[in-house]
Amino acid sequence: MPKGPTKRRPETLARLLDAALDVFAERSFYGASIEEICDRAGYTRGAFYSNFTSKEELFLALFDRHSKQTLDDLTEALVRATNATDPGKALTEWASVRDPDERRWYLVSTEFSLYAARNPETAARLAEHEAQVRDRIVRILELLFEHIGAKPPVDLVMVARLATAIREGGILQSLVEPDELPVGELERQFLPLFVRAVTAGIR
Amino acid sequence: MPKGPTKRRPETLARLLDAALDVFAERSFYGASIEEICDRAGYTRGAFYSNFTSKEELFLALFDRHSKQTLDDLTEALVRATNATDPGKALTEWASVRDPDERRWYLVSTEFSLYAARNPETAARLAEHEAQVRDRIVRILELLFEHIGAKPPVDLVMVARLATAIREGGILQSLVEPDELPVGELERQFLPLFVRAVTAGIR
DNA sequence: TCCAACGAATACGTCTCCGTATCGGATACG
DNA sequence: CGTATCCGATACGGAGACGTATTCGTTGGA
Repeated sequence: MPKGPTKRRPETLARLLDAALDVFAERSFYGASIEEICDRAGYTRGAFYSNFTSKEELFLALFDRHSKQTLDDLTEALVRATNATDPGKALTEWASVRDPDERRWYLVSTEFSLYAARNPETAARLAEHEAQVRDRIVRILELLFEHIGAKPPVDLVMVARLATAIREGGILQSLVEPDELPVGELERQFLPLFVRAVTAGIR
Repeated sequence: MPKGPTKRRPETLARLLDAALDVFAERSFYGASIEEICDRAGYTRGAFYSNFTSKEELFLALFDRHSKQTLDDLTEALVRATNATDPGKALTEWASVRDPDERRWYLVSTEFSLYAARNPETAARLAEHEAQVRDRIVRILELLFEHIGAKPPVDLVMVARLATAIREGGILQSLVEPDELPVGELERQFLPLFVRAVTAGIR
């Protein structure tokens, strides 16, 4: 008695998640209705309730899917950094090079942070993910210092926090002023500069 | 025929705005009901509809009120910086010193950015405010360089953008992990370091 | 003191969305 | 080929929020 999804289920699930990303990006989480998500996916609410129990659950599932993707990307960047002459570059590239239509995701993920800020349980989940992300970044930074043969003058975890703060803050500005500040521009300009700052007075 | 508020109106308005900040922070913009805001303020919806035409308008009014406050704060920081020996300090302090229970506002303002990202009209309004904020910051930075007698090696407007990005990104992290990362901690640690980085190779 | 204008309360109809309970069709399997 | 299970569709009842139309009380001026 295989309890797992048989055939249609995974497809339905994926299409619901895709539609959810769309609608959440357009209308925000609370503004989105389950009905519109189902419509957009080509189903009725029946499909939704046989796959999820609530909008919250769908939201979490969406986060999980994307967070796996992000970690894979970053792990690959780590591998590349290991073999590269300039590990800092791998970090900068990861931060700045992105699919333009990821804008949808930026909207949703920022809102997910707000959602987490109001839900301790979700916050823990998000915090764990971000810790994993930071871990990759820290390892890249370690490679960087190893490469120039010096001891880090500051806590690398905080540096990683700073890197993601710059990234998230930059994204927020990009969302509001897409013309003045393209996504990734801030990182492109300042992450290298910052890496230099952190390594300054060492070499 | 004085059309302006006579007596009760300003009081009512202020209490509605206060309550709105509360409820928006708790339930998010779309999650908040007009009714709950009115209840919390001690009124019925009648009061609301005689002061606003929609929830959106209330949201904008809330933003305007706080944005005046922010600009005043920052202008004062600018004045202090003008007379101080270390202008960078004024900037860092402005960024890090905040009322702890401003957490409510951080939640709402971040959501306001998301709202603006979806509404070009609102985005323009927000962009203008942020431009004014940046203007103050740029002037502080100019003082900084004047003080050490050097020409800025990078575009100061971008540096100001970076400063607010660090601030906003840091706040976002603080909201999710209030224990690991108190509000303002990131700025406290890194803004000085960054100021040093920007001025490095000059003096 | 009276009255006009204003501001908040009340009452009503509507609409959207939600969740459940039930049904029908497809699919996997013997 | 038949059947049991799974999955999505349909149908229903209900709750909550919205916006308006109207009423009531208060305030400030004549």
